[in-house]
Order: sequence, then C-alpha cells, then structure tokens
Amino acid sequence: MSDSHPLIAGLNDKQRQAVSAEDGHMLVLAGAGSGKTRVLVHRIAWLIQQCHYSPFSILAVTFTNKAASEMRGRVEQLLGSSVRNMWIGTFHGLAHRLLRAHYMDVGLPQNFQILDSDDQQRLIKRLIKSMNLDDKRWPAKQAQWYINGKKDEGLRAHHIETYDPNEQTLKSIYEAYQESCDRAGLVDFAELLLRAHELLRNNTSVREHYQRRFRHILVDEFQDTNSIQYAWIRLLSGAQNYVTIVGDDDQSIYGWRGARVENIQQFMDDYPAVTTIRLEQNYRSTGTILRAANAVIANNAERLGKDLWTDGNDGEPVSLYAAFNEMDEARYIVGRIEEWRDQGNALQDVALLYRSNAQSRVLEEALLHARMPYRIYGGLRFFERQEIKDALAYLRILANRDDDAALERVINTPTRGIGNRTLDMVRQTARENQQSLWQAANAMVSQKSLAGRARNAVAAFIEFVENLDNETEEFTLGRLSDEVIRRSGLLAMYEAEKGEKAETRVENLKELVNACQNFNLDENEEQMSPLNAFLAHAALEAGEEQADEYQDAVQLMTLHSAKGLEFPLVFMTGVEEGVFPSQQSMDEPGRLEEERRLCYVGMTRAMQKLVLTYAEQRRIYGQEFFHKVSRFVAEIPADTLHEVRLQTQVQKPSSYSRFNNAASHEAFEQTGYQLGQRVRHPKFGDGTVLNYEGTGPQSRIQINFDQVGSKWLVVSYARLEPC
DNA sequence: GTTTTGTAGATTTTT
DNA sequence: TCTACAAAAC
Repeated sequence: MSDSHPLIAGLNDKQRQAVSAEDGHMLVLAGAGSGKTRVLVHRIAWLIQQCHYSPFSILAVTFTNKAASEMRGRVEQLLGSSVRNMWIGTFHGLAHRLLRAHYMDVGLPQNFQILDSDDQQRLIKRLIKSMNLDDKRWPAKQAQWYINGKKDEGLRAHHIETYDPNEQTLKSIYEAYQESCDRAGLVDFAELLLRAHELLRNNTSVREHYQRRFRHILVDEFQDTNSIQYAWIRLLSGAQNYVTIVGDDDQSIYGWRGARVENIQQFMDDYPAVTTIRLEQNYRSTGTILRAANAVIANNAERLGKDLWTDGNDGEPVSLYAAFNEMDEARYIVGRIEEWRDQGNALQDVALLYRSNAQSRVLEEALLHARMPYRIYGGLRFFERQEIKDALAYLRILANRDDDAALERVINTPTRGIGNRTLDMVRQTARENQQSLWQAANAMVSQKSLAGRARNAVAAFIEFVENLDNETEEFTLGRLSDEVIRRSGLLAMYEAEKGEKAETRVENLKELVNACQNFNLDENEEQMSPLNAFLAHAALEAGEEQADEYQDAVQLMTLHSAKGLEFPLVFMTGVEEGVFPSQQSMDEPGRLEEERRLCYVGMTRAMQKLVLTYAEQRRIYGQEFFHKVSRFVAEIPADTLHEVRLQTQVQKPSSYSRFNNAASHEAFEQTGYQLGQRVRHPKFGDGTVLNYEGTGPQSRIQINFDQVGSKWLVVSYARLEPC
C-alpha cells in the first residue's frame, strides 16, 4: 500500500498504521489529543474506499449522539458521498433499532415506547407507594440505581439470588417494575441494551445474520463500556468479522456508573491476535502541560501505560493560585480572563472546570458582576423540560393507550377534576386486574364503579383522547402536535401562568410544534409510524441545551462534561482535598484513581494555558471548610508549576468579618500580618492567615495550617514569623 | 385546588 | 445554605 494515498497522507506513523491495518482485531490506545476521532474516521473511509467494504457492512458504535453524527459527517466529507446505509450510532440507538426490527422476537408490542430516567423514577416511586413500602426507607432513586445496575450487568430479577432482606425488597421492586413496564409496553434505557442482548443471544438466526453483515465493528471510547455493552459486542462478532476498539484507560471516568476499564484487557484476552497501536503524540497541549499531566497520571497503579509527547512548544508553566476563599478564587479567575480578553482573545476559548455543579454559582456571580457573558453546560435539555414532557405524554397516549407513565403524567394536567382519590381507585383496580390504567379507567366508567362527579371527569378524559385520536388520524406530525397542545389545554394552562418562566414554556411548546414539522424519518425508521419515530427520537436524543451558542462566552462545565473538548485557556477550580478529589472518593483507592484520571482529563483539555485554583476557606452548604490543597497538585513537577501567591490585600467580604470597618482593618495591619499571608509557627508549621478578631495585643488571628488545619491564636502569644 | 410550611439531602451523566 | 418536594392548612 502506498504512503501517498490521500487517506493516510498527513498522518503520523502510528495513525497511519491504525488506518491502513490489514483485516484483524485491533486495539487503539489513543491518548488525549492524539487525533483519535481522525483515525477512526479515516479508518472507516479506508475500509470503504481502499478495501472495498460496503458501508452496509460496517458498524460503528459511540456513546453520544453528538459523537455519532460528527463521525458520520466526517466520513461522508472524506469520501465525498453519503454512507446512509452504514450503521453508526450509540449503543442505545442501535439497540433500539434492533428491537424495532425484531419486536416480535423479543415480545414487545410494535408501538413500544422508551422511558427516560425521569419517567423511570416516577414510575418506580409510584410502585413503591403502591407496594405499601415506606418511601423514606426505600427512595425511588436508590431502587432505580439498583435496577439499572442489575440490568447493566445483564441480570433479570429472577437471576438475583439473595438472602439479604434489604436486597430482597429491592429485588421485589425490580420485579414489580418490570411487570409494570412489560404491561405498558415501556422500555427503559438499560432495557434497550439488555433486551437487544437477549435477542442476539437467544435467536441464532438473527445473531448470525448480523454477524455476517457487519464485517467490521468499530467501538469508540471503549473504556466507558459496561458489562452488557461488552457482551453485546461479543455476540455480534463471529468468525468472519473484525473488531476495532479505540479508547484510553487513563480517561476512564465513568466507573461509578458501571463502566469497566477492565473491558480493554478483557478484549485482549478474548480476541485472538489483537494488534495494539498506541497513539501518544499529542497535537493539543504545550509540552509543559503534557509533562504536568503525565506526572499526575503516573501515580495510578493500574495502567496499560502511555506517555504523551509533543513536538510543539513548551509554553508557559501551569499556574497555581491559592485563593483566600471561593469569592476570591472567582475574582482572580475573572481578572485573568479580562487580561486574556484584553490581549485580543476570545471568551469562548476559555473554560472554567469544576468538580461539582454547586461550585458554578460563585463563579457565575463573579462573571455576572464583571458583565462577562458565559454559558453553562449541563442544564435541562429540550426534551427534558416539564412542558415538553407533558406534551409528549399526550402524544404517547395517542400512540399507546396502555402507557401508564404517560397517563399518570397528564390525566390531570391541566386539572380536570381527577384528583388523587379517584386516581388511587383506578390504580388499585388496575393492579387487582393486572390491567393498564387506561383499561381500568375504561372498565370503571362503564361499570359505574366510580361516583358521579369523578366518573364524569374520567369519562370526559377518555372521550377527549378517543376523539382527538379519531380526528387527527390523517394529520401530519406538525399539525397533530399543534392540535394536542391546544385541545389538551396545556398551552392555555401555561399561557395563564405569569412570569418569565411561563413565557419560555409557551415558547418551548411552540418550538415543539416546529420540531415536529421539521422532523424527517431516517431511512431505517421507515417501517415505523412517524409518531413513534418522533417519540423515540425525543427519548434517545434529548436535544441540545438551550443556549446562545453563537455568542462569545466563557464556558462553564464540570470536569466530566469537559471530556472530549479542548480550550486554549483552562481553569481548574476548587483543587482541594475533599472537593477534588471529592470527599466520598478519598477512602477507596479505586475511586481515588478515578479522581486522578478526572484530573488528567481536566489538565489535558488545555491547549496553551492551564490555571489551577484552590481556596483556603470554602463555604459548602452553609458550612465553612478549611481544605488543604489537592494531593494532585503535589504530583505536578515543581518546574512546570508557577505558584501565584496573594500579593495584594484582598477586600475582606463583610459576612466573614466581625469587625470589617476600615479602621479595624488598619489596626489589624499594624499587627504586621495580612490576610492571605503565609506564616510559620514553631509547633504547627506553615499556614495561611485567614481571619482576625479584635485589635491590639489581645487580638486573635485565624490561621489555616497546612498540617493541622485551622486554628485561632492570640497574636501576642503565638510566636509567628513570616515565611 | 392552591398556598404555605416543613424537612431531607446535596458528586460526577448519557442514553 | 439552598433547593426541591411533600404534607398541611387555607
């Protein structure tokens, strides 16, 4: 094969090896910023163009819809032709496709609907109540976690054998939940995977069909696969096809939700003659940033081993700022961003990363104060909004009357006199007769087992749904949704509400009609009804968050959501023991290593400049904490780190000081100490001045010692010296 | 049916 | 400290 082929020109040796490899199983260990997506895309194009595989015979799996659509787009761009018949999508999307195609084989109704995690939680909550369990002792969240965890491991309720009474209860909730879903024709996210797995496992002809079809299977972000996803890939790969997995064990940050890094090792054990290729040349960050990040991740014990390098510049050292408190931290960051902007740089090139969402607030306040536009990732997405879910619930009932989750949601929204008492009676009847709520309600109306007023209300609802269905039979999706939000009274209900929030809700409902109008069926969805396809789309691709993407704004997000992105200037905030690494992960070595990988992910987001910040004092949930600087900072080589100590006097926030007037401040200064100053104590060692109380020789001073934590000392007794 | 009051609980997230 | 959600009062 010639090196001059356009598909491998401009690639480095390793990338070229991966792209042009002979048929076989392959593991690509792709470090951060090593051109992983590029390799994947070129590999697919190579297989099609050079090896003459039909797009039809290729399966590419990703974790997010965004990654999937980007990959398809880039492959098409490279080939200059459409690859519509190539299967490329998320695990869930592909599983869904299998289930739609083989719904009879897996015992699902043709119009089955997808339950998102919000729907799932509501359903579980209701079930717990109906089982007469104490919902304080059995929180729906916990049960949901349990059920999904089991499904991710490939376990049905009947597979679980337990003598732990606690788990027995959870198991019984699992059973009841599954029964309820099956009756209503509902499939949750984990169920998509589990059922598709069972389909392939139990049905030889279906399995062999797909094994014959997919000659090449490529899986992205393999370190994030869980047990069922791995088992899935195993089933799809037979004697005549080849699996390529791409991933980075150092970027595995989703172990807490069932991802198994071990799957990479497992892959090497399970598949014969795996070619391993390491992509270690980094095209993103400066040499200094890479050196710092490499040093941090080197502290993890279980690694496949990889060292990033670059032939680019060293760049500036990593900055470390020790803030006085979280407000000071935010102020410092805003100051640095102003500097950056004044040098003619764009705000959208700046990312503020934090460990937990709660940390964003102080940062937001500071940005707001400085009139600096910002954008937060990780909010509610379009199809997750309350008003949208209400409207979708009506559509779901039109598609499938037995969808209990949808019925519960809207039977009394807007209010139509079907209160909790009535609903409870319907629920009970449904349970007793093993029916759906809709069936039970119908039966109760005709048998007159409901009292007058309630019966009228329920009958009116049933009639409303049936009429709506009859009269909209021929409607397009757009007209149907418009009709639904009007005739259901949803639109009027939100229009009657006051406030900005209600206004956006009305707008969102109209936007939904818009989305319905513009919705086009994919080729593979042609056998589905447009309504079912749209509902599946809404559940599987919750849509973009609402934000003005075009405005030049600072980007705020958690470290987790930063994965896969890159920014010229990155701030990692709250780099403190107890915050990052988080308190909960500190006593378990495995979880601590995951935090370290998260740190590695954060650092490797930075292209030119990386700034770490921490606060000596931080208020969390109304409590003051004196955290030490994160252990990860100590793992960064000193020569790559530049420590910015407090140079100027910080304006002390009034809420922290009992004597915050200028005079007392001045008096304090005369003691010879400054807030934020570093001092040395003969017994306690080094620390930072945090606060003071009183004036004169009896004044006390608060110091956060590196070794022993925060202490109040009387200035005249404490033998402090500056250091 | 709506407003008020009380209380638990508060990493990380995609599908 | 704040928020969300559920029970209690109106």
